[in-house]
Order: sequence, then C-alpha cells, then structure tokens
Amino acid sequence: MAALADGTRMGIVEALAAGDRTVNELVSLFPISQPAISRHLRVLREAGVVESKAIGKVRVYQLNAATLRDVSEWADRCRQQWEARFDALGKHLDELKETRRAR
Amino acid sequence: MAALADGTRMGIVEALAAGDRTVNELVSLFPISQPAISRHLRVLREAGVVESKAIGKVRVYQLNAATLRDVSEWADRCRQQWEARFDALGKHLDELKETRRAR
DNA sequence: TGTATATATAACGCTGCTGTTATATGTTGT
DNA sequence: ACAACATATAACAGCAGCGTTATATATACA
Repeated sequence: MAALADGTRMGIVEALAAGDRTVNELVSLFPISQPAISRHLRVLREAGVVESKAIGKVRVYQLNAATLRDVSEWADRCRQQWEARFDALGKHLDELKETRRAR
Repeated sequence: MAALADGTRMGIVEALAAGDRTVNELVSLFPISQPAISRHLRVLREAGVVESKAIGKVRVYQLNAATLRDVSEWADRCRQQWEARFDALGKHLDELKETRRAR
C-alpha cells in the first residue's frame, strides 16, 4: 500500500481512474520528466495497481480492478481501526471520569 | 496526516490508545533509543495527535481526542474516495464493453 | 535500411527522515 | 548545593526515495 503514499502516484491513479492513458499523455499531465513517470508506473505496476499493454509503439496503462478493490477494502479496514482507537480513547476517558468521581 | 505514516509512530499511538504513558514507559516498549522516542513524540505533538503534561520530573503523554476523531473522519473520507475510484473504474469497464458490443 | 517516435533503464545527485551519541535542562531528594 | 533521574535538544551518519540527464530498446514509416 506504500505505493500510493507518493503524491504524484496518487495523481496518476486519479488520471487513470478517468480513463486509460498512454505514457506520453501522463507525462503531459504532470510537471516531471518522462523517466520519472515511467518509474512511477513501474512501481504501480509491480504493486499490481496498474496494468499496461503495448499497442504499436505506444503503451497504454489502465487501473487493475482487482487491486483497486483490495485498496478500497484496505481503506475500510483502516477506517475501522481508527474508529476502534477513537472508541478506546473514549472508554479510557470515561474510566478516568469514573475514577475521579469515585474519590 | 503524514505524521502517522511512520511505523514506530503508529505503534506509539496504539500504545497510547490503551492508556497514558510516560516517555520512559514508551522507551521500554520499543527497541529504539530515548531521543528517538522523544522526537516521534514531538512530531505527534506538533501534529496535534498527542498531548503531554509534566508531573514532577515525569512527563505523561496521552492521545488527543479531537484530533483522533479527525483522523477517523479522514480515514472515512479516504475510504469513500477509493470506493468512488473503484466505482469509476467499473463504469469505465462497462463503457468499454458497450463500445465493443456496439461494433 | 535509416530515421523519428515512444518507452524503459542506468547512473547519479539531492533531500528528507530515522536512528545514534553526546549534551543541555529541569526536577527530586539528601 | 549536589547527585541522580527523566526528558528534550543538538549534531551527525546512513539510507531510501524522487528527480534529472544520458542512453538503450523497440516500433513505425519513408
């Protein structure tokens, strides 16, 4: 999941969420060089976030549905954990109140 | 929110979710030096994730309820965005299918 | 076949983050 | 006042990650 921590990579994913893109199209969308884009795509590819197919001399990238669903589920688990922590804190504070009241 | 990206910092937050701790208690919980813990605590403090109060020569750290709720809400928004992306991808794939069928 | 285009890879520098050791600050107890 | 303890800060080393330029590879087209 660390593959998505980078801002540019998130931007690439967002761009691909709207539709498939070639490398050059992505390059024109971001203010960094083509090799930099290619490396981000490589990271995303190895993480299973995107897939690519060669069409002539062009290479089209698209999101991987299965992995994207996994990420969505991961985000849900993440949210649940934070809610659990928040709840635990609330309980902890309540206990403190009880303790104080008991005295 | 980047304050929570670090693994050790997440561990500290988890430890504090179970109850307040002094710096030394936290140090004994992790395999890194006391200055390292203190710096993590500083990052968390400046991000508003934790608070500390000096009690004698000891300093007790605790989670900040308000910020923790913010994080929980952020996680929820994060999840929603990923679900939206996933949905967008599904729609995109459907459109492709339509296009193909139309031919 | 040679040239232009599209993409990937290599090599390198910079920056930021985490860790460490050494040191400063503050508090308690004698 | 001093010794011991708890915590914070400073200064520095090491590593990972991103960016760049230069170069390799593959395809299309004259």
